[in-house]
Amino acid sequence: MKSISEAESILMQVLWQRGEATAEELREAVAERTDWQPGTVKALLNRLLNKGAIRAEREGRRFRYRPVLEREDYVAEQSRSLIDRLFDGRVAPLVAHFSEQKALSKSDLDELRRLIRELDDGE
Amino acid sequence: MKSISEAESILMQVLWQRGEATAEELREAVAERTDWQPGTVKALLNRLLNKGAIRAEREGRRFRYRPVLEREDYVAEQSRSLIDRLFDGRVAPLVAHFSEQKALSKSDLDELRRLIRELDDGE
DNA sequence: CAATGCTGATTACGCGTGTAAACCTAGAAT
DNA sequence: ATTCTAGGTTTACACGCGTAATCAGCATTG
Repeated sequence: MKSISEAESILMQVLWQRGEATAEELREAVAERTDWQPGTVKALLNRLLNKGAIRAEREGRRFRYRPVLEREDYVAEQSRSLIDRLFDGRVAPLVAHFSEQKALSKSDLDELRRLIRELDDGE
Repeated sequence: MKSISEAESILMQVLWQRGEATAEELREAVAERTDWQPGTVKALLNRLLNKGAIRAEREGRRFRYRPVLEREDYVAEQSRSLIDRLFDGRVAPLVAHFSEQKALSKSDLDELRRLIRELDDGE
């Protein structure tokens, strides 16, 4: 299960979001972000197939694609990688970074508070 | 100022850490992680020079390299990019992710608490 | 001064990526 | 059955990356 590329991950996002899609649906879904031609989407899908990240099942004359790689796993690997590379493996410095940058929204703060409270008493 | 690659960023880490270094010092500094030949390091340094991420000043027969790109900026861009790509631009879900993963260390938690308290009353 | 040897610059090379044109094939339409 | 066509598959190509061999300039030394 080789690592998936930037362009490929855009398609994965859509697949994770809606569970499944045809090539054309995918193309439409990313149309505003990318202007990919149909062939481009197909090629990317094939690479994802080869990497084992998705599977395809025939449906009449076309295919329906579904994720095999779990979003959770991908997210975990990407997050871990960034945190390790830039923040010495610890989460807090990243939050601190955003805090200094004043890039924490009100709802972010609310949720962080909630999370911490949860962790403090629960479990 | 094009984006810097994975291998290049390893050299940047060292430069940010010590402020400056020669090619050979860099090679030693990353020796255990990479086994790069001297030529490899030189080539990477040249790419960084072309990208404007570092500068070099002659020092006798060799060069001394310093970062031009600020670590802060790099970190900000990378973090922002990940958060946007995977967590819809918000920080809390990332922390939640690590929390679910039980990947928050004791000191992470302590610091998060401290950060939140700080934001709550201070400023 | 010529030979030797650092150190940086240039060139190379295979591989993944982004993007797409060209090609192929099983159904649909006639 | 023959042709048309909506998909999918193969091939292509330029570019960046990881890695390094090779080339070139200049300083040290015999």
